[in-house]
Amino acid sequence: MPDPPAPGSLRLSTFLPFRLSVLSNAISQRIAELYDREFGLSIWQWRAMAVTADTPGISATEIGQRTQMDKVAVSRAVAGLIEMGYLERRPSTDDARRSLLFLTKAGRDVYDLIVPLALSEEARLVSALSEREQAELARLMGKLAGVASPERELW
Amino acid sequence: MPDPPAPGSLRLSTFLPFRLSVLSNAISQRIAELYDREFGLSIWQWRAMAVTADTPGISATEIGQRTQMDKVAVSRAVAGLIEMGYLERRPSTDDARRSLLFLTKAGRDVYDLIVPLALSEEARLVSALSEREQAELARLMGKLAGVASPERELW
DNA sequence: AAAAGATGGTTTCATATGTAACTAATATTG
DNA sequence: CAATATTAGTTACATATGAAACCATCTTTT
Repeated sequence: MPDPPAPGSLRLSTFLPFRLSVLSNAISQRIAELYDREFGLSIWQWRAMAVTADTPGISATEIGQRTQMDKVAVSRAVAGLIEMGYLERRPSTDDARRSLLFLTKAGRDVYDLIVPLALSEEARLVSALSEREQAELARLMGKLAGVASPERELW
Repeated sequence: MPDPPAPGSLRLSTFLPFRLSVLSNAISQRIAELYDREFGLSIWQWRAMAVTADTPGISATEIGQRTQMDKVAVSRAVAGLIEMGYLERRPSTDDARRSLLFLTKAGRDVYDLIVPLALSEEARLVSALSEREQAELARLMGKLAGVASPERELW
């Protein structure tokens, strides 16, 4: 049983921002490695791909909003995906600055391979939790998100 | 009310690794900015400082274990803190490779200023949650951590 | 006690990331 | 409808980060 932190001090291992950060990084790390090893995708590329699959014809800016990536990160992720032949860019007819993004056939194929892997990794993760606990966790995270980023619309 | 994701697809905004990552980044971001703006410390430096305050005479390797930082990050954080005059390095008598790290007076002063800020930011964050919910969140995170890093001893 | 291996920690180098500047196009204002 | 401001997206530059090589010391093996 560890000593309690001295008064006026702070035990990092029980400090919520730290715990969250370590947990999140451990999880992201593991998943990122999977995307990268199997498909050569960065986590940013995977996220861009996922929202494009969900909303074909999405713009780069919208990808940024949905994924919380800044526009430079989106630009780079999209450029990479296009180079790999997974994404296609079509000019928007009503706004020449904007382009509409779609998965290519190859992109869809890769996406279809990743989804079950990602979902099963998530399932493995939450398997330690009962249904009730999973719902509770989601609810608590939602509350925290509200406080953490009151200004920003997270999802 | 958003559409459910199509079967065989994946809604990023309900995908646990993604939600955790965004939440954690939003929180870390905000806190990191506080450390940096007020004290010129990176989040890594703050963490190294916190565990050194908790365990004076700690070694770089131990800092890494406690904070989940790799040894390069620790080396850099410690070097920076020493340069700022917040940390002092003394050679270990029983192992010449190792050094023992201590906060200087100035380091302790800064630490004493940061702790209440960090704790109050944490308090602001969890204020959205009842006592029960806070405990529950900690418990659920612990379970997830067990699954996410079975090999690694997280804390 | 010499050789081989492991450990603590730093340095080097290559890559990732963020900020600011920039280009092109659209929207707004007088 | 010209001038100004805003938006979409990319590029350039500076900094952060991680992997691997490295140095010094300590430990283990023979």
